[in-house]
Amino acid sequence: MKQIIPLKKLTREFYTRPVLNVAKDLLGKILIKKERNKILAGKIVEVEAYDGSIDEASHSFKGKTKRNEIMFRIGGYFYVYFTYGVHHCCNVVTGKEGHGAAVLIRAIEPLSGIDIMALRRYGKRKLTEREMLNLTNGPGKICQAFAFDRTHSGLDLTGNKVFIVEAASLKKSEIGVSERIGISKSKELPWRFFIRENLFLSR
DNA sequence: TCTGCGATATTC
DNA sequence: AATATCGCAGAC
Repeated sequence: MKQIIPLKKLTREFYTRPVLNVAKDLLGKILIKKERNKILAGKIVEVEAYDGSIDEASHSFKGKTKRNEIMFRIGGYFYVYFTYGVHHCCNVVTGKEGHGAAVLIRAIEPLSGIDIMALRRYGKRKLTEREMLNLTNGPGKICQAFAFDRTHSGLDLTGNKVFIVEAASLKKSEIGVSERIGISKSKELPWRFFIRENLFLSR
């Protein structure tokens, strides 16, 4: 593929900022996973921030455990957890070392490797329009399509296996804000961010 | 189009 | 006992 703008990987400095800034700035960026001979890529269109220092819904609120230890690392690590006995969810760790915060990636617009994602999600290559829109529009769906599981937890996003690259930045008017989805504690915090009008949002 | 429910690992 | 989810079944 010919590139006009070079793919610029997000740096440690990007990730070590406060979680709310990182969450908003991740919108529009491209998540990439390199596999044996395939590249999976998609535009991040919906995220949620979790900050253990003040946020009861965060895994890190009550301190370090075996599961959430990654969240307390310096920003720029990948945190993947298993939930409901069924699904994986993937997160981007943010902030300084010792601060337990991360951004949950909730929805992605598929760009590359769509045939692989289709196979993993539906067991076939040809999808209906509805299936196409449901390919990666939720945290569990992203992990199924990209085949993320706990073996990917702790990967360094400044490395070469899984990483995020720059893209044209969004206008403020393009970003929507709401309460987070599927939680019961700290519900009132408006920490969900999404690209308005995007077809691949989770709801 | 919507609502309710089951699956079931991990943590507290 | 609760959960940062999803897809299916059944009602309408």
